[in-house]
Amino acid sequence: MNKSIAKVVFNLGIDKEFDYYIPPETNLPVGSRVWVEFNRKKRVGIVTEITKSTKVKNVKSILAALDKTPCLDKSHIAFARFLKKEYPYALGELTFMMVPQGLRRKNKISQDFVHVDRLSLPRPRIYCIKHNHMERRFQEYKDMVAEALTQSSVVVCFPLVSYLKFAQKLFEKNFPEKVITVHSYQKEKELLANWIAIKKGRCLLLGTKLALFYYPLDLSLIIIEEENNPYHLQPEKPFYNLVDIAYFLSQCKKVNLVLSADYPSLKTFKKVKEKRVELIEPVKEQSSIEVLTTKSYLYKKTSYIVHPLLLELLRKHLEAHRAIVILYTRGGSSSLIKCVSCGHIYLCPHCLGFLRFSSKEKQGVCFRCNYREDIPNLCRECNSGYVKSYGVGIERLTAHIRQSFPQATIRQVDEERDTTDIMLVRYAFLDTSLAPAPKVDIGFVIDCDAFLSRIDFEAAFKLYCYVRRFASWGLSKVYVFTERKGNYLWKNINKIWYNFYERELHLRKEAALPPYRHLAKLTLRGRDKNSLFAKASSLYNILSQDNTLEAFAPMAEVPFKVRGKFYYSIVVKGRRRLTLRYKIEEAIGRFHKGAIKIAIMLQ
DNA sequence: AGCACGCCGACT
DNA sequence: GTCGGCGTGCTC
Repeated sequence: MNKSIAKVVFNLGIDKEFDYYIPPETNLPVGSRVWVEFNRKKRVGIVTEITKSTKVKNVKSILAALDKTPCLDKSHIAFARFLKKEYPYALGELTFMMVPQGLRRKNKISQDFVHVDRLSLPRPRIYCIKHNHMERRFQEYKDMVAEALTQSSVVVCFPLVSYLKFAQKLFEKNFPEKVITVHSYQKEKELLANWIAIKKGRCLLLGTKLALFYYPLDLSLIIIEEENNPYHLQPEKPFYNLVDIAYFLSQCKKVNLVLSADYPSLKTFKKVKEKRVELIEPVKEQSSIEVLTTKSYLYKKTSYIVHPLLLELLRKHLEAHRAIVILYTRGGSSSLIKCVSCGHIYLCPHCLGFLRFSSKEKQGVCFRCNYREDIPNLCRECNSGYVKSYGVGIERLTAHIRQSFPQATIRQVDEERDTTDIMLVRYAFLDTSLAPAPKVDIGFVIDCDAFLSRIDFEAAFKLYCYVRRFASWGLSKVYVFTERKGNYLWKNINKIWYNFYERELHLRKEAALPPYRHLAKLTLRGRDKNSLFAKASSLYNILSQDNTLEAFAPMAEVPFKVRGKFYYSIVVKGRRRLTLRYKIEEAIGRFHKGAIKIAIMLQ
């Protein structure tokens, strides 16, 4: 037997390479797509290795080669193997992430894929560029891009398609004829054509997450715009954070990396302190914006919907014709609907979240899945009490402020963008620094205590970024209503940014939290609520036995129920990423899964 | 992962 | 009898 053997992977969650004979006189280098029979079905596979012998008995032959030249290079496979060490995913899944949808099905490509390599760089350099405005950050890395493009390629990743569209104009003006954009809203054909164009090299590739996986071989610079943006997280399987992938690619291929942000992540800040990342801060941030902490906006205590002090300040600034903006957490109209007598809370039957009362439709609405139902006046559970809606959402707050100032124009920002006397904005509006800054002068942050009391160790850090970003809209004054004036967040809010970062980092170290520890979340899914919880508890017990890790008891996920299945999560904390991963996999291996499914998210 | 096969309890 | 849920084993 002197036939050549190809090891082949599939776009499946089996972490195994399968041996197939290479038909005589066929050239099939590593990275080629092949058409093979697998488990009584024909599928597309990708060659990951060529060997001479195999221990497997019933080796089948490859039915056909699908590429004229291999669609991936051996260095792409090497990167997939690199990622396999870091993530609990199959080599096949990771390999197929580098290939567009159009090449995952049987589709013969007679096109030559040109892979232009580049000279190897010395140790890659990592930069963090900090400035409030994307255009200014662009000025800072423009020359690096220009230099890289003279003989290689650059990839720039954006958190959202809208962000990409905005930035595209800027890049096209400066680098015409080099720009290729890719994002998941593109049609399959268009994406495939772009993917082929990328492989020719010498390009400026702009895109969302997937762009990084489509990198050309001659890549010499990676830029992540808004590296601290939550949209860089892939929230479904395969879970990953794009910034981590960028680090791995930078290491694996020796490519320079730029992390660009208005407020960098703590992880990046820590690396700056350790001198592993070079900080570029073109303009020292002006902290001239006055953030005033004003006592108490606790509606429960005072039973005011709009605090009298807020009303007074609004009146004062309206009289002075200042444009006002109010930052508020809760969306919708109310938080929940409850019976005054029996205490029954009306829940969404699909996801078990609270129903909120919509005053427009006079119905209970689930803000997650949009389920709606009529709410009776008399509670349908006890048939005696009245139902009442509790909590103040932004709609209800807007209505109440309108009542107090009938002559003023008052709008929620997602309605229209016309000039208004008072504007109300949700925190989520500030998730990207690209949010068009409205012309406003005086700002109010009125619900921050509720935000701070979330079960989220990042709440303070997130709130800091929100408030600073809010202030950077050019507000001359920001009033913060809080009961916790002494909180380190408010003590540092007007100081230079790294004072807060240093403090936060110190507290994270004390509390053994990221970025000093790694977290993993195991999500268990099952049909039966009780047996799922029993399984989750038993997995938790296995994990707790290991005293090098710290496991947290199972918690119901939000939403608890999706399409008839329930979800529980266990969080595990460890010092080293790979040890944590290995121990979790070992625990799951020892545990009797039964009918439940487990997803692992490693941070 | 996806699929077949076999076991077992429930219900026309 | 036969339908369907679930546990197990296998894929070159």
